[in-house]
Order: sequence, then structure tokens, then C-alpha cells
Amino acid sequence: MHATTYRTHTCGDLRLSDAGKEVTLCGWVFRIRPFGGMTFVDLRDRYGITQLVFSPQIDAALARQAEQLGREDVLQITGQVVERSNKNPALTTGDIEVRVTQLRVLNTSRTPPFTLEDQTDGGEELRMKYRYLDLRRRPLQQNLLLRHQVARAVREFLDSQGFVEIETPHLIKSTPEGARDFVVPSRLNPGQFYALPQSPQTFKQLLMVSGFDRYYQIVRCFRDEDLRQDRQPEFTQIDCEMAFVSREDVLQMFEQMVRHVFRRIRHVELPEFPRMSYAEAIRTYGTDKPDLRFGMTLHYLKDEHANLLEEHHFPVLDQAEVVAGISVPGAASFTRKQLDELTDFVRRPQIGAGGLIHIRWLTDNTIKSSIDKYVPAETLLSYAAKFEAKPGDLILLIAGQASVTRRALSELRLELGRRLGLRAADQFMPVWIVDFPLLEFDEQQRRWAAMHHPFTSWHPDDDALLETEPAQVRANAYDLVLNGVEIGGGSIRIHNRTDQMRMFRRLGLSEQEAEQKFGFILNAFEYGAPPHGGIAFGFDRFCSMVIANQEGIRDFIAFPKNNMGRDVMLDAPSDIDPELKKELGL
RNA sequence: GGUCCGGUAGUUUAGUUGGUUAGAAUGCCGCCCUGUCACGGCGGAGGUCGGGGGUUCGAGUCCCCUCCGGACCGCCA
Repeated sequence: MHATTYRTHTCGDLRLSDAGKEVTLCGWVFRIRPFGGMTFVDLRDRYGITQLVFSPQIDAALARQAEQLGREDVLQITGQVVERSNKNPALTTGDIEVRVTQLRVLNTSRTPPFTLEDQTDGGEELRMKYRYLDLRRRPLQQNLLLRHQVARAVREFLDSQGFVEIETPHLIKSTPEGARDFVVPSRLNPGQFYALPQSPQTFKQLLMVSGFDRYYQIVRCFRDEDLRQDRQPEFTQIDCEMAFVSREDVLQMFEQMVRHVFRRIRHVELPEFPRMSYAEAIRTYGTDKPDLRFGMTLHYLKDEHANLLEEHHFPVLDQAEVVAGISVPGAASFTRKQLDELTDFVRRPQIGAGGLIHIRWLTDNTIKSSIDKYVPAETLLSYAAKFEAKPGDLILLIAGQASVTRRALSELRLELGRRLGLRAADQFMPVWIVDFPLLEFDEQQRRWAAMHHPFTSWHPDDDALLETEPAQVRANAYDLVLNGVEIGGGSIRIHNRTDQMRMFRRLGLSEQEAEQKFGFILNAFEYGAPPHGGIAFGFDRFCSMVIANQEGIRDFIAFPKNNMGRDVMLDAPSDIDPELKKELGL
């Protein structure tokens, strides 16, 4: 199948049944084991590794030549497939070897700056600089090969459901709202700029207006914001939109798509996708992207609505807006050192809790707590009971401002889940988060901003609240969360001019601004726009979850940027020719 | 915009309170070795301790500035 004028087989092809054949292989020298006289070479390509034998008994001159080969030299060899006397069960080709009779060095290699083993000795920076070498390593090859399979499975499913892949432009118009745009100067229109799309959002809505009632695209998107382990300035979305659908239709369709991919790639049947409201997620997990692989949910002694605390004359508790915590099963035996570490963890500036109160409910039914000076044991015991705790459990409490406390507990829960091995790499727990708030108040800009995006429709029951109680309006939006990672999100869209204008007005855009920035879509809505909605998946994240159940995405992208948005291999971004700059009117 | 961690042979790293010639592993080079598969044995070369400035009799080590990398907060509709 992979035979060419250069080779008859790949390095992963040959089996015992091929013994006796004369074959020609091409590949890279992976490891070389010279003995006096005979030399073994592991020849590698993306299909596998085949052991070559050079021996004085076959060709003395060739055997001497083989001793001079270096790692990563590119070879073409011809020889006879023979059964091995010592088989290697670790290799799929381990039953055979090739006794080489002809050797041609197609190209030599300098010694690579790091080893190309599965566990490389290379540091991050070096591997990025020599990305093409890093990509020779098996783990990264596997990632990219599987990424290709994920994309295939996605297309296979969507094609089967009548979706049409349509390309949309990359040179578009900069719009307010959302992330910072990357811009491209226009030579033909000096002083003016295109923007690169943050997503094809408005185009896919226009395609709905055009009647392509099932659209998708695996498409590059660009956002000029700071990077993270799971965020790149250019990333790939599975962008989807459907006309004549309700939220239920969209959730059903894409639950099936995700199931299909997991079946194809992981041979895993996912559990049913439960639904959870945004409010419930925040209350019980402290986050809108809960990891449902384990429990340890949040319990409240005091919140915005109720106070179960007694008066303790202990300001930390008495003055807190929220007092909440989690019960850690079997952790009452944690040492002082472990508890101190957890305290430091929640007090880190990024998390910002004031401190951590612990209540250890020992197996002899006694209580040991950091606050037993202030709170009597029987009261602590009654508090512990509210956490569905039992003897042997550790209760960790945080008191303070509501949002900070919830976030700290959410992070603490994940950290403990990690330490206790509750976040299993082979377990997948999806959940749809629904009923997000439509709007959130941007304290810096002193205005309301769309939580999802400004084209999201709202719950009909909340229509009257848009102008009066914006914080109370529920969006017709949804996120798909898998093991604590947001892998997709979407909404049912606004599809008439009147409501879209109400939204823009709510966001503080004047009639003129709305017309100038979004006139094209407002106009389109006046020509028979159908009800529609959709979803977009972060394809890189989706792949990293499907393939490895991990959050980082760089190892699933062939040529990623570093955390300053630089391509260290190309050394981009860089200065441009002053002449070019002049032509562009910069 | 901010916080934290790191930068020492090609590579990954150790380096005590500031004190003799900066140590190891791996890779590389040479010699030996005919069944290894992380082959093995012996030997060798390889360092502007990221850069600059300062403190000191003396700085890899302490201080200041700076560059680079990583993680995170803000930000990411």
C-alpha cells in the first residue's frame, strides 16, 4: 500500500509471514547497536520500527559502513526478511529482522539536540525550536494521527446528518464585543484594516438566512488574547449551525456527535449527558465547568439566602458573606503538613481565599479543628453532619466573599480530586450546562456585556426583564463540559431585527453604531431569517480530551505558539521590510 | 497589567553558610566486543554558570536591572 519507487514496505509492515522475501525499506536511524563485526540498526518511520542486521557474514564492507551511521540518518536498504533467533515482543515487527545486502544513505543528519525517544530528554523550549524533530517522536505522531481521525469521525457523523461544509472568509471586518481582533492592513485601502475572524459566527447565521439549514466547518479562528496551556491565538473550531431547531434539537444532535467520536476513536460508550443549570453548577461545584468524575460537592453553612451558623463571636465566620466547604472522604488522617499545604494552596494570590478552616472528624468520633477555640465540639459535629460527612472524613471550610469563596472551593476540590486520584484518565463524564445568564455587568467598562455573544437569544419568560432586570435574564445558551473542561458552547440565536436591536441597545450601542458595525446581519434578518441555533467545539481541546483526557493542547497542534504568542521555530512575529510597511500605509 | 517558578557541558540536572580545580547522568568522539534491542566494557573531549551592573579579599551562590522559557490571575462574547 505504501510501496513507492523508493520502498517496497514500511518499517511497520513486516511479519513472520514475510520471511524469505527481499524487501526495500526507507526510514530514519533510530538506534544503532554496533558490536565487533555485526551491527543492529533500528530503522524508524511513522509506521513502526524494523531491526536491520549488518554482518560480516553477509557483506564485510557493508558491516563496517554501518558502524559509521549516525542517529537520524535517512536510509534506503535492501535485504532479506528472516525470522529472529531472539524475538522482541515489544515491537510489532519483533519476530523478524532484515539482513541488509544494500545500503544507500539518502541523507545524513547532524546529531539531534535532544533524543527522539518517547520520553525525550529535551526541554520545552528546545523542542519547540526544533518542532520538526519533536514531531518525529512517537507520542506526538500519535496525537496528530489521532487528531486526523477525530476530524474524520466528526465529518463522517455530520455528513451522515446532512450537514454541509462551507468555507467562510478569513479577511473580515473588525467588530466590537468579544475578544481583541487580530488585524491585517489593507494595501489597496491605506489606513484601513481587515480583522481575522474570532469565529465564523455571523457568516454561519447568514448561511442560515440563505437556506443552508445544516452547516458545519472545521475552521481556524483567531483571538488576540493572552495564552494559556489550553489557549492559542489561532485555534480550530468545529463550527456548526442548524435552522428550524430548538435547544433540544441541538443538544440531541451534538450529544450524538460526541458519542460517535468517542465510539470511533476510544471505543468508549459515553454515559448519558446530564443537564445542569448554570445556577446549580455554581452552587454545588463553585464553577460553570464542573468535573463530575467525583463528588466532594460544596455544602453551605451560610450563603446569600440562609445562615445555619450559630453566633460564635469569631469574625471570620460571623462577618463572612458565605461560609461553605467540602467533605473529603477518609482524609481526617491528613497531617499538619498536608493541611498547611492546602491552606497555602487556597491563599495563593491567584485564588485569594483568606484561609482554610479544617474539621477533622476522627474515627473515634472525636473532633479536631482549627477553630475549636471558638466553636464547641458538639456544634462542630452538627456542622459536620450537614456535609454528609462520616467519622474519618475531613471537612474543609472557607469563609468570605461569595464569588472568591466558591472559586477557591472549586479549585480546592479539583486539587484534592487530583491528589486522591479521583480524576481517572480513562473516565469521561460529560454534562450540558444550560440557562446561563444572558448578560453580565462589566465593572471596568461600566456596562452590560453579553456572556456568550450578542447574537444569543433569551428565555421567552424573561423577555420583559431585558430592559428592567438584565441580570435576571436567562440565555438560551448551553456549554458542553467534559471532565471539567469546556469543550463546546452555543445558543439559539436571535433571528429578527427588533430583538437584535434590543440586544445591541442593552449592550450600549446606539442605533447608528449598531447599523455601522452590524448592519449586514440586521438587514439579513429583514429578509426571512429562519429560527436557528448552533454550537462550536474547540477542536484542539476536544482532541486533547478524546485522545489523552488532558487539558493542554500544544501537543495536539503541529506548530503551536509559546505563551508569549511567539513561534520560536520561525521567530515570529518579526519586523517587516520598511518598504512593505510604507506600501501598507503604516 | 500583575503573581509565582526556572535559566549551570549538546541535553537533563546537582551544587551546602559566599571559599581549593563546578559534579553526575545521558549524548558525542576513540578503542574493544558476532545476537543486541535503553547492548556492554575501557578511555577522551566538552562549561562566558542567560546577559549587564553592584556588594565583597573572593560570587554559580547575595543585591539591582535586563533577556529568555514555563505556570497562573486579569483577559479570552
